[in-house]
Amino acid sequence: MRIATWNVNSVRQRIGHLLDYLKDVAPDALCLQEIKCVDGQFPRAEVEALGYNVETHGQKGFNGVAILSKRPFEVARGLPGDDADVQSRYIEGVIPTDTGVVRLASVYLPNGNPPDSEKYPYKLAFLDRLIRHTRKLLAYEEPLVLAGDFNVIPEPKDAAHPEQWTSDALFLPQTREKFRELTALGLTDALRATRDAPGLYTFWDYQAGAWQKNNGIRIDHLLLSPQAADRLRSVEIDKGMRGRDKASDHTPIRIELAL
DNA sequence: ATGGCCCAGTCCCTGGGA
Repeated sequence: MRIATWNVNSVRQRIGHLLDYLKDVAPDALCLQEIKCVDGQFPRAEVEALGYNVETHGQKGFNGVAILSKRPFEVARGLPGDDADVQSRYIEGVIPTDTGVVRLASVYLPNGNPPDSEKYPYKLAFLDRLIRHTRKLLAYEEPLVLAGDFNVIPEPKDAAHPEQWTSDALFLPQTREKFRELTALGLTDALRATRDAPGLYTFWDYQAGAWQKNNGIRIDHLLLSPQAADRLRSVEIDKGMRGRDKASDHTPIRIELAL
């Protein structure tokens, strides 16, 4: 089973790239972040025409997440723990496989900058909620994949120039500590399970020629429960999408699971 | 050339992203 995640930075701007990706890579499931539209504005028909089921958790103008899957699936919208949270950053599906199910979440963690604003505590609180929810999901002891834009640079080798990120919400010690608290529940960072090399990135800023200089960071992750990690076969960063005209600033990353 | 972007929306500026 092939599972991918991609922060598309507006699905309406990126629909051509998205359809090409679905045709070329043919993931069984794709998590999207920053669709930047309400549910009714999602270009559903074009995606369904390629054989995908579409579940969205949209929001006007900002944020918004979705799961596309070849097989129909059950879905839940929103992360438990804060009924007052109006930001659409989490959607979870239970997708049938040949042997059982895989539980798949599309996650868009808050950026959190600037760190001296209310945005940073919101980011940390969101991580706390994700930790609490993940603890419950892990108790099911089933294949679980948390996929998305975590807005966390886990280690210095996950940035081309880590010194430029030391006071940034993506790389502050407290951010990295909470991310480790999440993975320490028993999740495997899929990419780091297969490779320990530096220079593996999923985001390059639009500004200052970051892409041309390969000034990137690794902030899009697939985190696996033990039952999923046992079935991990390979991980690929689909860098080609970032090199296209009118690209998202993120590129997709995907895994193969023997499920 | 030592700086360079892109998105949505009460829309020609602003807020947000990372």
